[in-house]
Formats: sequence, structure tokens, C-alpha cells
Amino acid sequence: MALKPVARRLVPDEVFDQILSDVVDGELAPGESLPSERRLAEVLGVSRPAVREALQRMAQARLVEVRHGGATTVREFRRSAGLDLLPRLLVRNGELDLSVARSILEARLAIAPEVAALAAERGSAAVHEALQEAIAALEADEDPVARQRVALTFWDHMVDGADSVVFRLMFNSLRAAYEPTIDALAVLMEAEVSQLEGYREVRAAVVAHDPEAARAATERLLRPATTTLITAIHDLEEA
Amino acid sequence: MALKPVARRLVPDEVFDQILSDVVDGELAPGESLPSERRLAEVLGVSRPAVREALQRMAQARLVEVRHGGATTVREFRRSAGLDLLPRLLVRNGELDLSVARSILEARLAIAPEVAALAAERGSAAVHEALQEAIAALEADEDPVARQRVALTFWDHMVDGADSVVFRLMFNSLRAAYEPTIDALAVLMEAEVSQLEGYREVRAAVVAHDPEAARAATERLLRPATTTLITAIHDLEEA
DNA sequence: TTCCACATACTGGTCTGACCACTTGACCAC
DNA sequence: GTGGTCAAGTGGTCAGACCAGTATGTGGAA
Repeated sequence: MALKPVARRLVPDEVFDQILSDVVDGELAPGESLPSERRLAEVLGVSRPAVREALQRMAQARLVEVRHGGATTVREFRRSAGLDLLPRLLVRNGELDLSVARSILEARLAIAPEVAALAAERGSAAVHEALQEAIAALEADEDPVARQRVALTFWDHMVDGADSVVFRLMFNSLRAAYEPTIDALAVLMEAEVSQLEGYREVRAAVVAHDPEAARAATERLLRPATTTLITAIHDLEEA
Repeated sequence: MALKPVARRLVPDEVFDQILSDVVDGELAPGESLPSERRLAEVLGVSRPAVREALQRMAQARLVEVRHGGATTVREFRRSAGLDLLPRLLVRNGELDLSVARSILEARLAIAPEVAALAAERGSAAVHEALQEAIAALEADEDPVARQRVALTFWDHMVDGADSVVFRLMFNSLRAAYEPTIDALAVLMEAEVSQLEGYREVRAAVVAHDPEAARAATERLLRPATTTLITAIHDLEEA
């Protein structure tokens, strides 16, 4: 028996999700006004504080604009929303959005080498050791999902080494988008996490404090799976 | 007369800011428990819904973890928070955090060339034209702050051209961090936005659909100011 | 003595209904 | 036109109640 914790949907979360979906799916167009809080509460059958909480969270995510005394209007989320919206865009109605997945792969391929270069410049011995441990765990683990998680910690340590708040927060956001889909994607990414030699080369370059080599090794490690998947996505989108 | 909209602090915003500051400044250590909602409401002299709203927003930003029936605990925000936290980290207590600023400059220099390369691959005629207009506006404008804003729209169009959700959301987040500080930083960045020829070269490479040239031109455009400022920040941090 | 059930006293989750503060727009006086 | 006034609708805030979980300590059973 594979039991999972029962998902307890809290009322404000539920409301938030509904409104968010409507905005992201375009059912509520930018510029459009939402019904008043009282009306929403009535229609959804919940209390006004619950609606209010959801709307404030929408506002924090820059998806709507709330004006005291006036109506709450929908913003153009592609223009205003931050990277924290990514998880919601990647999986929509329970399915992966392929164009978003493609974009994540591209961004990963572009950014990881830069992170590696910084890690090579600045990485401490502690980071070098952590990377070593991650590689060892990668050798030891059999389960594809577990290997994905280990690979994530490998990059986590790389980001530590890069010592950059921005890349750290970006990584957190990207990870938050990737992790919920890890079960589905572990198989597709398996080829990459099997390239133990690739991870070793990246680490070696970092340990050697050689930014250029780190950049190059990272690219060699990530490009194959990236290209394969992007091509696959392209083909899927054709069909 | 330079009039500004009067700033009205809403109660939940105020509460949110206070708790956020305590977490970011480390006065509330990771793992620590917050006082109960009722207690916070009492101490802060506000209603419980106001506290609750603030806490839910903290939870959405992954800064605290709220457990029904249990205590609300502080999370390790460097590990969990997303890029949307950046504005709060860049300006703290009304002052710029230099290490964060440095990190932003680094990330910009690393990412912009990749965006340019993608824009060169995919940019449409509409994007090319928008870039042209931005450059024209850059020529025409005199005010340093206005020129900064125009430069932002230049990159905005580049991101459009790159046609990548991830880079779009990253840009939005970075922009949200930069814009509030634009008055203070316009002077420092003035040298860069004066390099009209640099912008023209970037655009030319994009129009020519030459990713490598776009990457290189972007790097040439951004590196000088980046290096200068990072050096300056380094010197300041020494002192 | 050990361990488990259970009462209890917390915690957060939700609702109701009221009132305040603000914006909008219609109407009116100048 | 311009500016004042007012009513209606919106979001902002509050108080207090009750539900729903979690932690803890205390008792009795083994």
C-alpha cells in the first residue's frame, strides 16, 4: 500500500487557486475587474476574510491590483509576475506545460555554467567536499527519483559555492518548480544523472579554481539531455 | 512642485513588513517559533485577521511554515525563498545592501548575453522595431533617470524577443528589485546608457539573427559598468 | 515500572456581522 | 465649466465566537 498524506485544502488556498487559475488561463483578462469581495464570498460560499486573504496573496504575487474603495483589477501577469509564479505555470490543470518546460531547460543550460564559473572562483573546501559527497551518493543510489534529488543537492552545493544571493534565489525558485514534477521527469533526466564522469569533471574544475573549465564542463554535462528533451518537446508540440 | 502620492500604510502590510524584517535580519532565527496569532495581535495592537493575513503572505513567500494546531516556525529563507524576495534583500532599513547589489550586477552580466542570444535566434520584426525605438528614445532623453527607464524597456523588448517564460519572469523580478532604487543608481549607471553604439551593436546582431554576435555585443556593453561598480562595491566593503 | 488512552489546553482555521475609509459618479449650486 | 455635496459601492479593519487540529500531562491498565 502506498499511502500519501491526505491533502487538506484550506479554504483561502482553494479560493486563491481558483482565482489564480482564472487569471493564468486568461479567463480573467488583464484590466478586467473582479467581482467585489462580498460578491465573491457569496458566489464561492465562503466568508469574506477567506476571499480577502486570497486576494491579498494575489496582489503580493502581482497578479491583481487592489485599490481601496475601487475595484480589484487583473494585471498582465506576464509583465508583472515574478519567478515565484513558475511552479504554477509549469504544471497547469495537473499537466505539464511543455513550452514552460522547454524554457526551464534553456535557462538551466544558460545559467548553470555561469554558476559553475563563480563556484570555481569562490568555492571553499567545504563546498568541494559537499560536491564529492553528492557524487558519491549519485554512484550509490539506484532509484531514479532519488538520483534526481541527489543531483539537485549537487547543484545546491554549486550554488553555495557561487556565493551569490541572486543565483541562490533563482535556484530556489527553479527547484520549487521542478520538485513537484520530479516523479514524472526522473526517467527523462536519467541519462544525465548517469554521467558520473561529467559531474566529476565539473567538480574537478571547481576544485582547481578554473572558471573556464568549470563553465565548459558544465555545458558538456547538461547539453545532451537538454537538447534531447527540447527536441522531443518540439516534436510533441508539432503533433 | 514635485508631488508624490501619499503613502498609506495598511495594517496587514505593516505587520508583514515587521515580521519579514525580523526574519531577514535574523532576529527571528530559523527554526524558532513565532508567538501565536492571538498573542501577536495583542502585542501589535491589531486584530487577528490582520496578523493572519500577514502570516499567510509570509508562508506564501516560504519564509515561515504555518502548521494547523502547532506553532508557526521560521524557515531558513536563504534556502527556501524565491527570487521575489530580492527587492526586500536589496534595500534593507532603507539602505542598499552592497553584497546583494554586487550579486545582481554579476547575474545581469551572466544572463543578459544569453537572453540576447535567444533574442537573436527568435526575435521578430516587431521586436527589432521596438528595440530601434528604445535606442531612439535613449538618444533623445536627457534626464539620467529617464534614460535608465528607457534602458529597462530596451531589455524588456530583448526579453520579449528571447521568448522564454523563465527569463521573462526573472527579468520581472530583477526589475522589481532595481526600479525602487533607480533614483539612487541612475548616476552610477549613466556611463552605460550613454554607450549608444553598444546598444546599436546589440540590436544589429539581433536583427542579423546572429546569436554569437549578440552575446558578445551584450557582454561588451555591460561589462565596463559592471566591473567598475563591483570594484567600487568591493572597495566600499573594505572600508 | 512501563505504556497507552484520554482529557485538556493550547495552536491555527473559519465564520459572522458590524463599522470605518475611500472612490466613484450623479447631481447641484455657483 | 468648476467645484461642492451626497449616496452607494468598494476595500480595510475589528471583535468575538466556534471549529479543527496538535501537544502535553495525567491517569489507569498491563
